[in-house]
Amino acid sequence: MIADSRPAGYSKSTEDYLKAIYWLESSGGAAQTGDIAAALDIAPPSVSGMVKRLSESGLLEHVPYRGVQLTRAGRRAALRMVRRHRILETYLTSKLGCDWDSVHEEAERLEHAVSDELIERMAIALGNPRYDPHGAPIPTAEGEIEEPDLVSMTEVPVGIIAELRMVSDKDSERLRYVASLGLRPGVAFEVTARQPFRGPVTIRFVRGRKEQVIGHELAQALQCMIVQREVG
Amino acid sequence: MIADSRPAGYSKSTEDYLKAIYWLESSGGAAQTGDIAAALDIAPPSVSGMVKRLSESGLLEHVPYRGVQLTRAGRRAALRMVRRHRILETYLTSKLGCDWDSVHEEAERLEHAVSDELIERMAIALGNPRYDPHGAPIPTAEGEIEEPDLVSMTEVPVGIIAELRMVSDKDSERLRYVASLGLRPGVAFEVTARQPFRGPVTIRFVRGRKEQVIGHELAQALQCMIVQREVG
DNA sequence: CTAATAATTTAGTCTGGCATAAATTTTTCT
DNA sequence: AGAAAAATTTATGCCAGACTAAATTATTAG
Repeated sequence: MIADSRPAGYSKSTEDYLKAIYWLESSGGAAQTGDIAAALDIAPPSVSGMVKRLSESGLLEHVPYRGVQLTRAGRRAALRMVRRHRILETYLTSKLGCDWDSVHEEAERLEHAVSDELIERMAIALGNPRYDPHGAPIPTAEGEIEEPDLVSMTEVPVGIIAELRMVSDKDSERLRYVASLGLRPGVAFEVTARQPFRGPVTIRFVRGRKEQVIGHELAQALQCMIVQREVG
Repeated sequence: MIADSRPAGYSKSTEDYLKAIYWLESSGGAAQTGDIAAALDIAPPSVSGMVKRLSESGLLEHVPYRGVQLTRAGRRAALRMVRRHRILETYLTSKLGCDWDSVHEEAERLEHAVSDELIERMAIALGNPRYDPHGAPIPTAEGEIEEPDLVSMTEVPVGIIAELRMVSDKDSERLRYVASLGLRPGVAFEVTARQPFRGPVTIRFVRGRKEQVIGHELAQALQCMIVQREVG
């Protein structure tokens, strides 16, 4: 059986469903069949079938026509996958020199194959990192995850200094562009202008003082922490 | 489709079949259905079906009731898997501190998931090793493999100095025991006695001069290179 | 409040990869 | 050479996980 050849885990499909549902829950609320289908690029009827199996296994609760919610076991399994994914991404970038825009895909495959033991060895080799290369928090082995209180760059007021903290790892072209601007988690900047009507944001780097215009859509994907300090 | 989610490869099953057939060919001659079934712990009829699919994909030639032979493409794919497996084992032991008796299982899963690029990054990080931790030669990325000319410890004449070069990675208990004796690839010893009728072999380590009795079955699994030098 | 639209579920099918049981072919032994 | 034994293949069936088409339920608009 497939599941048996895998380390303390469920099938690849199951793990992908759990991760997607976790993600939908934590950023939207209800995870409906259609949302899951869109997230996994799978036809809705296939999702219905899988949802049935998963709720029979006690990983989620399903209210027909209403949506789905992870049980405690489902949440635990999902967070385990998130940890694996983020530890892998961190390891690949810092120990094997992979670019931050390429590690997502690789981690997406490895997260289903690596043993828990190896993940912990990687974590130790990295010094138990708390964030992955894109700034996303890494759940602990016990399943605790930090929920950082971030705002997107479009919401940072003019004149305020903020720090980039997190960029989604899912669009590697975006990541390449962001890196080319010199923006990475930890980089501080001041918002010097914001155009209305979903217009661009202008920032000035604290180090280097260089100015940069950033389109609204991109700015919205950049999660920042405000450094509570006004600038003259 | 499954294959599409995998890096430049075939399905996990296909890869396992190719590896097993490669192994049978290089150590026995013909690979018959039953041999493959035994090697993979699968029922013979299942092998018949898979062999059919594989020969339709041009990975092997099948003569009914006679056996199977890898085509050029099949051999290339098999050697790619052998390289992946052995690079992984080497990486896990030297960079992540895994024991040599535990890496086989882990590599067995990862070899199906890792991208070619990552394998090459690992190889570079390791300095393009030629042997894995068990002494097995690592094929090059181009598919060349060294065929070392080794004899099992039972065949080393008394009074001759030899060097352990290779131990199969498949039995982890055996590996643990071998390591506990201080035997690893590269360790030199002299055979001081050989009992007839499949009896034990006695060796004396060159470094340390300690003597050790080794049962016939174990000695047969230890592949050695004779160091052409008589000892007084 | 009913009709139209959208979302979801059911029904039925497909594929890969495995299994068992029965039929077939090859080998071996007398 | 002919019969028994061994190996292999064919015939069938199962399961997970995907699909399409059709039926059902919810939601929205007139």
